[in-house]
Amino acid sequence: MAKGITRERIVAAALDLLNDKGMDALTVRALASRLGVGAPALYWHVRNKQELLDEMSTFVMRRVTDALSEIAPGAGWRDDVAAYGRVLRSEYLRHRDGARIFSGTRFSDPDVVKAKERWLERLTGAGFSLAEADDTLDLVTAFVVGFVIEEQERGQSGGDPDRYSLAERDAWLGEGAELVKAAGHLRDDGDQRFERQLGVVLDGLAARLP
Amino acid sequence: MAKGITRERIVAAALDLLNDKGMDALTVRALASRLGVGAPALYWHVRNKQELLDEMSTFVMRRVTDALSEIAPGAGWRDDVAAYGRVLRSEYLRHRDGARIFSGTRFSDPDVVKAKERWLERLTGAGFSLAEADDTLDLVTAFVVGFVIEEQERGQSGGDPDRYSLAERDAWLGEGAELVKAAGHLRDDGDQRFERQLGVVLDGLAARLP
DNA sequence: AACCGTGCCTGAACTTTGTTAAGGTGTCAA
DNA sequence: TTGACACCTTAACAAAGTTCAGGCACGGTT
Repeated sequence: MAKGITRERIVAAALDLLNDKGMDALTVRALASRLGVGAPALYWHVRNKQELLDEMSTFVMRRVTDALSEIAPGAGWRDDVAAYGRVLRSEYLRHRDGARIFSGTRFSDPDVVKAKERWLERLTGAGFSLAEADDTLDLVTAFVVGFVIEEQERGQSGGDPDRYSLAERDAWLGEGAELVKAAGHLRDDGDQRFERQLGVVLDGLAARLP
Repeated sequence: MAKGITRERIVAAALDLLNDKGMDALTVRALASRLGVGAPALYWHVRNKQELLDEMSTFVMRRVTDALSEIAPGAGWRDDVAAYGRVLRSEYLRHRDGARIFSGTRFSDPDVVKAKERWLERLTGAGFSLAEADDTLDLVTAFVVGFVIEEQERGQSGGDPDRYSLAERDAWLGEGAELVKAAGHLRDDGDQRFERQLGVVLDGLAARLP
């Protein structure tokens, strides 16, 4: 294992480890061993584990904002906001439990917050008031976070893979929840559900414009 | 401290402790001491800590579904869904970091899932297709979860209370994010923001009806 | 009354994990 | 050659989850 540990390599390895083994296995010793060093070595580069987690968080958020600011203005605010939601979702999906872990704003980097500026410009330019634009970004963010948390929780399905097989699920539900069962059978791909629900949100936003 | 530990008393005390001291302080020993017993005593009633957390989760979710099913049908689907969102939010707000911890569906109890049945009935009765009704509940749930996660994260503001004082925040942001700063100053009460954004979602749902 | 099983709890101890202390080994400058 | 600094190691501690053996109090049985 090539030596030359650095803050960035630590964070990258930590994110790898998170994806491989999950949050519980993200221990200082495991991380150090993956980097070919002893556990205390990490404390030369990072104050403590919390700072490491914060660093991971800001790394992910930076990726998010980078991806968001690379979105070329599309055919109008609706396309832009839709792209915003899709990128946010796909960045969260890159990391196991990404939405639950990295949502909320533990920022140590002002640039991450300042990235909102461009979006506020676009939206106010499209006819939203500043308050409406702010609400819009908040709302879409909240929706994506909530959606992906559910999505990822189901994805790992910690110990009960059966419950997500339809037949087993019906049996587990027992008697008398016919609509719930039927809805379960109707349930389609995550991408499609996301696009549909995002569309509803966008319709709601459109209703606020003159 | 009155003896006679029981599963329910443990869960109740655990939720109390969570609210008082936060997730990190929710340790088996602290919980046991709050109950007037030694730490190993808890292992007579609960297999391990994970099972305790699951029990807390289902307890909270049961409260949620109880509260949701006590909502009397209102003047139409819009009022009903709005009530759904408000109740969900207020139940999450009862517990520190409630949305982050208790969202997602770690169910060990089919009744919690079956509680959706009534809501699917109401919504299909109001003109939604079954798929649309399912999407509606999912969407509102996702929005509330995402919203409250942000809300609670800011509420505790772990270590940087300054950043949420407007003046300090402006300074921290530095130069050149005027809209972000202005939006920060416009930002109003959590209840009002919630109502406004919930309204947007409801508008979007209304647009899907004939 | 003596006995015994069972339910619930204590005390000590083991393991894992975060973290610190003290000390090495290299490289580079004076 | 010396010294300083950067970076890592080994040893060790404290806190947390968990286990194990035993103890105390009951109730029912003989």
